[in-house]
Amino acid sequence: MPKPGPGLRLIDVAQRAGVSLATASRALAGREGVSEEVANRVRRVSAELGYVANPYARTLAGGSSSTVGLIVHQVDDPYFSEIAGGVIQLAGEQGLLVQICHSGRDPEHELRQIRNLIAQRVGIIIVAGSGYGDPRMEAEARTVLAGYQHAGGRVAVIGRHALGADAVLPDNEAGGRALGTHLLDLGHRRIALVSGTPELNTVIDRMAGVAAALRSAGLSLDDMPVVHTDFVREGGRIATEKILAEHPDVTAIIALNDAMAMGVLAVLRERGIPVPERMSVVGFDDVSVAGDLAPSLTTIRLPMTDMGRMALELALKPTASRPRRRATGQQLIIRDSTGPAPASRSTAHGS
Amino acid sequence: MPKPGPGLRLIDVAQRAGVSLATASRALAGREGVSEEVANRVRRVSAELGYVANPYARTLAGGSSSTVGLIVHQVDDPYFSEIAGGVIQLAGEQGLLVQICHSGRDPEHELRQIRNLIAQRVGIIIVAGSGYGDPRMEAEARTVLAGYQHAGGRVAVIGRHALGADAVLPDNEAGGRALGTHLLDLGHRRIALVSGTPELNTVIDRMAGVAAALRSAGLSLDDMPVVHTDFVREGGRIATEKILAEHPDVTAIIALNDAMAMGVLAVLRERGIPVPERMSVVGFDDVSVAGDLAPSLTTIRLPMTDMGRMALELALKPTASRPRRRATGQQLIIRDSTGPAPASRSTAHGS
DNA sequence: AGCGCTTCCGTAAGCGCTTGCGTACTCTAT
DNA sequence: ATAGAGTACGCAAGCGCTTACGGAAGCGCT
Repeated sequence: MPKPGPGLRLIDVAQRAGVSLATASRALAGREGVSEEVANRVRRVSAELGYVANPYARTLAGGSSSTVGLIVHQVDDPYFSEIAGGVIQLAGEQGLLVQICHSGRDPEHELRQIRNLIAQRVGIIIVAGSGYGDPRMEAEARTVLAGYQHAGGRVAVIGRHALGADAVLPDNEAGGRALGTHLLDLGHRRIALVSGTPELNTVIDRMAGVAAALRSAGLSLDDMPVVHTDFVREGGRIATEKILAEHPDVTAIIALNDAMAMGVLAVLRERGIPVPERMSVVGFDDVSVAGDLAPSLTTIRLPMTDMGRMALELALKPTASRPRRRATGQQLIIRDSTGPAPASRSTAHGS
Repeated sequence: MPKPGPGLRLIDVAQRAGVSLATASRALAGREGVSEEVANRVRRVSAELGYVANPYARTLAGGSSSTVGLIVHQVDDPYFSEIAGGVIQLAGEQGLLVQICHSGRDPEHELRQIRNLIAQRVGIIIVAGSGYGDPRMEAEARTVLAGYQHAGGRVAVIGRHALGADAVLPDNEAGGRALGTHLLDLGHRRIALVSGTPELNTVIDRMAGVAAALRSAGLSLDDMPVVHTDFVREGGRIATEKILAEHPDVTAIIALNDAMAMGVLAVLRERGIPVPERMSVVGFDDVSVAGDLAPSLTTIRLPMTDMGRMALELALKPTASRPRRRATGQQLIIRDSTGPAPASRSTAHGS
């Protein structure tokens, strides 16, 4: 295994500074019991020599590990890559290392990754991505994480509650409501919902927001076509084909994330259905390409990068007596994929 | 710091299997000097107990570290996130952990990250992303990595040569040539190049390909407008505005990566310039959204995910006597952003 | 001067693992 | 049988660090 360039050890620093190993360790760790003078000398020598502690030795000996484990569904999903970007950014500033694992949207695999991270003795675990419906899995994850936290580990989650940890919560419901309201304001009355699997909390929350908006307009989600498929681009495609086939009267489609919206737009384009003239489409997340799609996508902006930073910030603070929650806010970004409902046979007449 | 749930140590496994610590270690490491029978027993017990070695202890004791350090310019750039996805995927299969750092396209910062990774004693370092023009930095990086490899570290790079390590090389030149040829075949003769900073090797190589294509048609890159800006979306915007202002006769734009192409398309859309009727646009990389843009983008497909996997594969093999190189291949993906050159005043008449 | 107290620092015991070396045993060749 | 070689395993020495613990000063107090 690689040794550091000069093979520099703490004891070298100690000797050079004329102190014992223990004193050097204390000085660099900033612990008390060392006079300012000596501490400064050690720090100076350490810096001169370019000493970097061996994290393996340090952690093994009981110092806490300075690496943070980040679990995402999939890094090459823009939603997660932006979150990861935020985490890595802040971690870099703090001199922490980030270990990334995929959960692949599989609760069992996610649990395995969490266990793995714990076994690897990372000091902080950040779990990004929606929770799952399966209560057994969630409970199990909760237990494992509780044990970890009890042993001194810090954890923060993004976009899921009920894990007994500090959480960054995107405002899914408000976003859903904003989306629904926007379409209603444009006169749409037959609105289809392209949804991910109802196993995901995120999906539930966003749907709830949409439902609330419909309710305030005297409508109900129960009367609208709702298609549950995979929470990814391909799911959006499949759902759209189904909607087109079974509900020709629909004038707007709400996709519960941008990835699905991209699938929706793709099918619409292939079929030559003009957006937004014949069909309005909205997404959710505002991934960075949303503005470059064909047509540019009306969606809910979530500050993904900040969410990553916030999560790590939370984890960096000492544990609170009870889990903290941080809402992220959201913002409706209106672009070209939405427009007034086309004049149609039944209810709507435009606003 | 967090202790593992059951605080399970190798010695527990050893006792349970009725062997010594040393034997257990050897059995699990698959080293010889242990009978098949005993080895199997140890492995079985270990699995039953759910034992996971403490990587800190393991590494400290001289076993090589099982974490791989991955340096990318920026994870929330689709090019890199897809590469990272590949690395993480394979790493997961191999039971390795991946640490990601940003270099932020800054050679100095990249060097710092490399040093950091080495100090952290990762066993493998993968550097993704183009090399830089600055020979001093490259030499320095080369030296540092050489020392690391000499000490037993493994390194693989993606998309850069001259770092004295195994390399995965996207076929930038062939891709550039394919792009150029494609546009020439469509009858374009006034072709602008939207390029990243010439500091990046990737930029140089892709340009060389384009130049070669032009040469075979009796043209020269020297006669074409070439704008060097940042190798990102915004750079594409800036370059396009400049080209539009200064070279109104251009009928096609080659952006040297998809991110820039997105910026190009954005400006064209804002100006109401129809693509491909009045202006053809091509990109490079084929990031996953390329097909969903407005219009869908003709580009060169690079197998980013595979490139990530390949890099890790190379690093996993024992060192070769001299650096290996693996070409990735490339493929021209023709979509809607390119079309025949519009009839114009001077040279071209369509094919 | 002698007592306790605090402050500063060194000694040494591990953290959990790998690995060189030595020992006990088995097998083949003489 | 018996040396020699080979195989299977245990012992114990670290890897570089943190952190009890204890000793040696220095302080104010009676």
